Amino acid sequence: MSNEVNLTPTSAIVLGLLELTGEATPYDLKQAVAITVGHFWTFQHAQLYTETERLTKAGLLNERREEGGRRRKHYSLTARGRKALDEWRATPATEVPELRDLAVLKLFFGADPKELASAQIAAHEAKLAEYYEIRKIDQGLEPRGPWIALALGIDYEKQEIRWWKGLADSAA
Amino acid sequence: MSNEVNLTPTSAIVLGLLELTGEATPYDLKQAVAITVGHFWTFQHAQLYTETERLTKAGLLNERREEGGRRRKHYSLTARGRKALDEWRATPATEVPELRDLAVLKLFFGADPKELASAQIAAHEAKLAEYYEIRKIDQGLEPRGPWIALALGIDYEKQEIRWWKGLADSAA
DNA sequence: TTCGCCATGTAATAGGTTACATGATTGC
DNA sequence: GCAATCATGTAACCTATTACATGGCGAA
Repeated sequence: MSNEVNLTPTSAIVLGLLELTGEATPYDLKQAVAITVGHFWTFQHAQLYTETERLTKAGLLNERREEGGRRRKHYSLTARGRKALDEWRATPATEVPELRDLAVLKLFFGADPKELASAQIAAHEAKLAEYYEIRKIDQGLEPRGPWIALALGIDYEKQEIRWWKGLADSAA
Repeated sequence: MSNEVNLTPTSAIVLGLLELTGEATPYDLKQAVAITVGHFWTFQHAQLYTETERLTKAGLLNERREEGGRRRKHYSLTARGRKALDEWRATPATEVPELRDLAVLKLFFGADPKELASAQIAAHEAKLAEYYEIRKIDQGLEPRGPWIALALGIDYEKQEIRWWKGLADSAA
């Protein structure tokens, strides 16, 4: 239970999801990721195994191991884990996210705008449709955070579609 | 000179910049990154040392070592390197970039929208100002790619500012 | 002429990804 | 009751980041 851990975004996701679910195995977390933050922040499921272990060593989670059968590990927040999550949440992000857009990188280095645009438009439209699907669920549900995040995602996708369409037109 | 290399975005950046500069040391590349793609895709300069070495082993770069003094290594594209870059550029990105926005993650997990918004608005405005600064340079310059990428960056920042302002208002 | 900062580079570590492996379950 | 598929987990590898180290140059 060493005192210092580096809280990566992955850590925060694990902590955040455990706060919502109470107790979960890495596999449960994998499923939870898929229907929540996985829509805009993905990683390999293997990482949930190493990350839970890491956070446990750091004293932020506790681990309960099943007796018989698969001897699966169930994780939940410790008091310190809860505190770390609260602190993370209370610290506003002061940086802008980097664009880090492969398509933009290709544009930058001279890829053909029209070809890129048509691929990107299709991809962004698919993503937008995915978000619309989610939005059909009752918006009144608590907590609010996910819905607010969803709204940003939708706006972002719309704007990307507009932009790439404009590019395709201007490069015509 | 093994045949298969994984072309990461970092690789593409190295190849792309070497195409523009002809020959460069990792340190030159670092400087080049800073005034080009570094505006929307950053990484540690140490990576330029390992990446050039890796690409050299893979036969995509050749290495010329200074005789006296610092014995710095100068890199340039081989024919195969040029080909790899062309192929990379000709393959459109079919995925949408992930949002991967820390601020959105915090929103998702319940951070206070108003606090986040004010930090984000400030950060995005600073970024936008940075882009405007660049845009003062003669837009007519070739190649065009960077200018197109810049246009996207500007639109993106504007939209983020709009969105976060809207959020701050609605949460008022 | 020395002090301090920028230039330049390397080594160690951590974090993330890919690949693989085994137990469970379900349709045929 | 067997094959295919999904659930669940581990191990190996690779990339990226952090930390450190040395050389050179300009300003006091």
